[in-house]
Amino acid sequence: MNEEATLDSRTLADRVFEELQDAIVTGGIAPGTKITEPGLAKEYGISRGPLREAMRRLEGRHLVTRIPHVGARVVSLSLDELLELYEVREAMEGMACRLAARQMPQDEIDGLKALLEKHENQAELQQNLAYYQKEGDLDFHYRIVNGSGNRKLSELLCGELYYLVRMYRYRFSATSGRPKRAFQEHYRIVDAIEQRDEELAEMLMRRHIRASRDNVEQRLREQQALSR
Amino acid sequence: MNEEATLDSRTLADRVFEELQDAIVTGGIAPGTKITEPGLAKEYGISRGPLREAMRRLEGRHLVTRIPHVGARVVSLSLDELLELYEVREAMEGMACRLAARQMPQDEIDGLKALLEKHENQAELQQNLAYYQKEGDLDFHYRIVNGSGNRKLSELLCGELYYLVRMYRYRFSATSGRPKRAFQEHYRIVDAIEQRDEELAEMLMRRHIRASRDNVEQRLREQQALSR
DNA sequence: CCATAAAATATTGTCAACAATATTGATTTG
DNA sequence: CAAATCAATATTGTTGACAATATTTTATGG
Repeated sequence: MNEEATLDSRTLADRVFEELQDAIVTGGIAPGTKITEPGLAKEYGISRGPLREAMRRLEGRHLVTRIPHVGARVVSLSLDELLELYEVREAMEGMACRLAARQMPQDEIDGLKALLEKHENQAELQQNLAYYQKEGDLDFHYRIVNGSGNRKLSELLCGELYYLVRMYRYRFSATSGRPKRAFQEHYRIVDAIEQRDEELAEMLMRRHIRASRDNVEQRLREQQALSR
Repeated sequence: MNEEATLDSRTLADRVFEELQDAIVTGGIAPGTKITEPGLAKEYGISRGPLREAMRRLEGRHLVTRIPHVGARVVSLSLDELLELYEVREAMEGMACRLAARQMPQDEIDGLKALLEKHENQAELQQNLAYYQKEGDLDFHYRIVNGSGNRKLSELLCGELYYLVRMYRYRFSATSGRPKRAFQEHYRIVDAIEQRDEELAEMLMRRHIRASRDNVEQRLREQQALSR
């Protein structure tokens, strides 16, 4: 066997890209941190070439902002930007939900229902455990987006926005504070999809995300008020 | 003066990135073309380093698709993918229009109205000149998106999707075939924004884009039928 | 002591060479 | 003659060195 798990067929840039992405999303590297090419290259034991590539790709996913000739830092969303993100999600996931109601295969809908039941049981046992809950919540949203059958939509949501969503979920637990209601909303959404009611499905998803947004806004404005 | 326009403070990668992007969007490089690093580097007179960076950024904007160790080619949307793009636009621009109705400053709204009048006069003189018309159409959409005040929305639409939209506008003239109706729709949208009627503004924008989508679909399915 | 200017340092931008991998074409064999 | 294998070629992946630019530190003058 190999001494390390290094018999990846992937390219160096690929690996470091994913490692960096994970570090950023999970908070290993704090938002706003200035990152430098020689520094990271040394840390990951590779040369600057592949590392630059990884950074440019992170830039493409809006996880890193860069200024020419100056440097790069890990993205740091203001409260306003976080709320803007919710508005984008409301629009896109609303559409995704409409499309899912139109054409999501029945077996995938069944899978969704099974997922919800599983989550509910978990939640009853260990009440309000933020981590699992939010991971579960995101899993739910992933499935609906992919169920839309619209590849562009999936690309944008799953390939770009959700990384930011996950990133800020680690700091502010989003749906926490309203777990039962969130479950209820999920059930109603799946029901609308199964009934093939596009209009209702879109409306419920938009409301669901807006409620989550409002929840975050309220909590964070409180925090801001306290820290003043 | 300088013999060439080369006293750019921008970086080589920046310049080549924009040149390549322009070439792809305007059709100078056909969709599906295989592009190679040594080839392009020679063509643009730079080394492979900056060129790679430019290519990775184009990949981030979904204008180039790449397979590790194999190569890259210019993106080529199928009809279905083009239609999916319209669905994404419907969702996002619908939201943008709602937000614009909520908070777009009056002077920007006045600017929009002036733009529409200018376009209408142009259109009356030189009827159905596809190019100006579609450029104008996109200008209209740009302004509303930016008027939404949502930076994330602007980033995604103006910084990613619109390049693809422009790219396919060169081949299939989108709103052509229904110029008068499109104008009318534009006017109604601006009116709804000015009246601060969020609901109506979103609805009209969504209809507008859906109509455009249906128009493209009909025309292209005809073409497909002919070429069979 | 503070502000400004100049030197030193660090970081990004660019290049050319080498290694690893994939594609292409030639050769051999059934 | 066709298919499969192997060699030749081209392309991508990676590295280290050098150049250009920004940042920091130090020195100097008010």
